[in-house]
Formats: sequence, C-alpha cells, structure tokens
Amino acid sequence: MSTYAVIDFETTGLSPNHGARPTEIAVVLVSNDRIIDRYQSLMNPGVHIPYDIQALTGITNAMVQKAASIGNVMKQAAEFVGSHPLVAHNAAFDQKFWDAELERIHLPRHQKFTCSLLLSRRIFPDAPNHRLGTLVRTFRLPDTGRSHRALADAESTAYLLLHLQNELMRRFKLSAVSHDLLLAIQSKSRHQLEACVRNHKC
DNA sequence: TGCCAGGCCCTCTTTAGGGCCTT
Repeated sequence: MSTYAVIDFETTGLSPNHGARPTEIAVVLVSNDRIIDRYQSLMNPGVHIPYDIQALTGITNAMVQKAASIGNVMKQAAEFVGSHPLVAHNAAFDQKFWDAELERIHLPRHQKFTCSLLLSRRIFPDAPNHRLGTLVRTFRLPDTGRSHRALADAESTAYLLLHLQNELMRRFKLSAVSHDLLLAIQSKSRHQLEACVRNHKC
C-alpha cells in the first residue's frame, strides 16, 4: 500500500492571493491502514489573524507571535512529506497555500494532491453533507481532538482516507486501493462512478 | 472590524446561477 502525506493548514483567511498566510500546519503519514508518523507546527504569519478566525481555530495572535517563521516551518514540512502523494480535505484550498508558500522559499512540488472531499462526494453521495466534521461523525471515525486545529483535522482526514479505501475495497472486491485508482475516481463525475459501480469495473 | 477566493457540482443547465467546502 502507498504511503500518503495528509496535510492540513490553518490560515488567516481563504486566499493567499489576497494576503492570507498560514498559522499552523500538520502532516500525518498514513501507511498500511494506520498513521505511522506526525508533524505539526504553529508559524508566525506576520499578519493579523482576524477575530472570527481566532474564534474558529483557537489560534491567537499571541500564540503565533513567538512561533517559527513560515519559511522554516514549510521547509521542515516539505522535508517530512518527501515524495509521498499529498492528501487534504478540499485539497484545492490547502494546495493553494502549499504552492504559494513553497514558491516563496523556491521549493517545487512534484506530487499530485488527492482530495478526500471529492472522493467522499463520489463514494458517499448520500452523506448528510461532506464537511470533515460531519463525515467523522457519520462514519464514527476516531475522535482526534479539537476540530479546526491542524493536527486534529489532518488525523481526521487520514482516518477518512482509510475509511474511503476500505469502502472501495469492499465495494469493488479489491485487495488494495492504488493511488492511481484514487486519482481516477476523483476525476470522475458522480454519474460516471455510479456507472462504474453498476458495471463492477472502474 | 469586516471585507477580500475559487473549484466542484447540481439543476429550474450548457449563452447561468448558486450552494458547497476550506479558514
């Protein structure tokens, strides 16, 4: 089974194109149906964290004031990730920040992102909704602590990834789920995946 | 303090609009 690097950012806003910067990152490595390693760090964004985001994440300006610089943290995180495929919930969001911050320190990204939100929409279209917290409760995944903190959300995403893989193995009678299969399912429309299920091939 | 986004997906669609999801 592939080893995946599941990442989650907490940030000062929604878009790096409008000045938002990361305040925290976590990376968990998943292999052989379990979490095998973790990396987590606060970082000093150098910009004010809006009050509503402090309330959402619990990460305050005081907490990040003495944290390491974003550049140093991102370098460590990139080394921790190595060449493993990246996974995130709503990966488009985390990918924007990952790419923007790596570009600032002149580091490239080689691997593709897999999105557990897109996979969840394909595989469990009837879930109440596809927010990470809802999926954790719906599938009774392990409690990882305070949501909207990077390590807790990264671990929840990791358990969701394992749940998705197990469901695919059950549904398609597979002994393992390759990274290529995840990418293929992610790229299919919901209706295409339903056709795959009906035809027992995907 | 509040505002700032953008890709995906559905449908009352495709010459569009709006909800979902991330912080």
